[in-house]
Amino acid sequence: MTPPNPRQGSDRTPAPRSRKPTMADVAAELGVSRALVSLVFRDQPGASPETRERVFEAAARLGYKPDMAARLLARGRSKVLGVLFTARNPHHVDLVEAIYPTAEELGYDLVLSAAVPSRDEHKAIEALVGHRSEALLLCGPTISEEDIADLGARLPVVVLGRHLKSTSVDIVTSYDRPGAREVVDHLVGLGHRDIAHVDGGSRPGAPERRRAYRDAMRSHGLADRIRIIPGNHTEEGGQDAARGMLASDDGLPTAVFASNDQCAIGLLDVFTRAGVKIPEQVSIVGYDDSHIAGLSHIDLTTVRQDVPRLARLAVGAADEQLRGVREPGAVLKLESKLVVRGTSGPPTQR
Amino acid sequence: MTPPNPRQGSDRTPAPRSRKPTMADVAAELGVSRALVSLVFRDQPGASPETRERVFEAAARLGYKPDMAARLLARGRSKVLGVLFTARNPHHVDLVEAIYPTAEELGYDLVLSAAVPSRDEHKAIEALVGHRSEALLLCGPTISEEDIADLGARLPVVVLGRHLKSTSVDIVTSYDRPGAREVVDHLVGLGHRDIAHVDGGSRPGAPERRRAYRDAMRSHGLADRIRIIPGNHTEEGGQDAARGMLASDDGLPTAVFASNDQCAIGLLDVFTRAGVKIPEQVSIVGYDDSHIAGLSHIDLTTVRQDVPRLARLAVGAADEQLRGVREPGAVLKLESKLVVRGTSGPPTQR
DNA sequence: GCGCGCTACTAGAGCGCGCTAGTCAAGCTA
DNA sequence: TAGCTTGACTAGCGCGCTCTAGTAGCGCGC
Repeated sequence: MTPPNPRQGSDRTPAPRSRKPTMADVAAELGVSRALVSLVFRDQPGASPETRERVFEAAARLGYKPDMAARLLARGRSKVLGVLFTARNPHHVDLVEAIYPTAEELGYDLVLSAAVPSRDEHKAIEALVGHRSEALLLCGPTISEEDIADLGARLPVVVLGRHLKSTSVDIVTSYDRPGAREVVDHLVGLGHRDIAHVDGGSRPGAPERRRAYRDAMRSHGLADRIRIIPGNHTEEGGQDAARGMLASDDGLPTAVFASNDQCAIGLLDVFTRAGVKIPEQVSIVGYDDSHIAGLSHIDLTTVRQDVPRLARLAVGAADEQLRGVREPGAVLKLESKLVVRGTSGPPTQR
Repeated sequence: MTPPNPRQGSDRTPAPRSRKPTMADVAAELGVSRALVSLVFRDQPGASPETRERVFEAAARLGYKPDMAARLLARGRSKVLGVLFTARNPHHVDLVEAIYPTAEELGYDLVLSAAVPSRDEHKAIEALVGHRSEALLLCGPTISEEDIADLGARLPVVVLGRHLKSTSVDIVTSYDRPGAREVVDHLVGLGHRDIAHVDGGSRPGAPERRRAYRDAMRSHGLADRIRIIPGNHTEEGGQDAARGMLASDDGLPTAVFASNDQCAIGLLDVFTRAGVKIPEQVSIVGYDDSHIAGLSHIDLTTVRQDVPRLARLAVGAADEQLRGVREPGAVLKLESKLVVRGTSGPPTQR
């Protein structure tokens, strides 16, 4: 079966099992033109049902699979959406999961590129563009606003979960204000007054949540209790913040609102290890309702974003930009809502 | 900085911002041939340092980025590895993270394809092949052994974390036996005798772990205490198994060894909610040491696999197959080792 | 003068496909 | 009969790149 492998100039061809059959092979097999095979595979009119049948049969027999790279190259539209996400971020993973079905519905193929510690977002984005993504969906990108705007000038871009002033890209996100507001209301309602916020620095969504926290505190007459602890959107960020609070002279707040779930989990981690009872001594609230927040062992009170709808809007926005039905710059926002679980409760007297 | 955006004939091509510059544009800009630009971008000898400089400068000015699709098409080797993983599986995410740097070192580009509920592995694999992956890395694939073998006949395939009889693919995995053995030894050492195993059915690695559990129990003279509860490799699987145990007439075991971390977390979840103290009433041990296992709030005793080395071996194996230095069918195994954390402890008297 | 070996560069044939602009026969109209 | 349409199929260019096989120009030795 496998052709002899003469160990040739070992760089040219990579271990040729059987050379991948091409459209021409299928056409030759049937004695028809390549174009006809192409028609059939693109499900275009212009071939009789019997011919279609024969083409598919021959293709299956030869093991022919259409070659995307060639297809992309040949056709103007690639119908490929590039998705950037952070592998570590469970909320991003949720988004990716939700993006697939919508993309498929609209006839788009997806190429994923993960930002991981060893590979920054710039590289990941280059890879997506290089693979001929027609449009990019960026899940909570952390690169500069300017870079995103430049990118938006080159091709349609949809940013998920981050606010930007740029009008060269579409933005799909949740209203952070009502969500954060609900968090503070909930905590105040439980009787908390010392409510701290571990923020996410300049990370996507973080500035808005921080502002919303401030506003909500003020409107509850708790302006003097505002306490913002610098953090970020990782477990480590939460851990560091928690250690900081434990070591601080100010003592622990009775409740902490974290800028995202991972950060909240970091807090949970350090507090639990330090023997701080959750929620008796400290209530903790996260943000995102990523799938691990719901795990009963974590059971995190958090703010749920409507992930399936976010995904649908994002893919739809990309599609609209690609079809040219409107200029980029749309801002789509969804409601988000508090999900009360086990990590928040009334404060105990001190 | 940004090149002028002529915003031309908005109908033909999808939303043509500025038509993507090509190599020819760069070449024309400098009055040289395309081939020369190609040389420079491929970092091949044959261009003077000054020319290189000028080429890069012009490319940057025009915003030129090499087009992968065309590059893949033109060159025999695509230097693209396709990676299949399950978005939900944190261990897979760890693997993906680890694969990136090694792949880059060997000059491979990566295309990711996620298996998600709405999109099975077959589709995900087709996508990878269609995007011209030269070789595939499959993280814990659940498709049939036969399908994998067929795939291996078409192109180099490396399977991670699953044992197969097929010799048409390479296999990179950890020894499950010593790991599982260590788990049982650890639990027996703590004084446990009623050690149950929630298995992963036929999922990757599960049969081996199940067998290893059985053997270890027997060798401790606990053959009559062997208790295998059907499960799978998801949180839901663990939750169902835990509910089953709680409802069972046999009562709870004093320790449960789960087939992977997610399953263990599912157990943890249901037990905690049911008021069962971990580890006082039931010790729980997982498998994989995925990054969430280490989160202090979960703090799961588990079996660590050497993810960076697994990744390195896998990419290396793919590379070897591609270079044709050996036939497929290699089986590479690494040691794994127990990581004791907070979910295991001595049993309490009943 | 010649050939020789270099370096720096170029021409042009593909890679596997999509797509436009056809051809060609068969069936209608009239 | 010509003139038109329609369905089934094909020729062949071009997508943006890589790569082989060159050429042009230079310094060198004899």
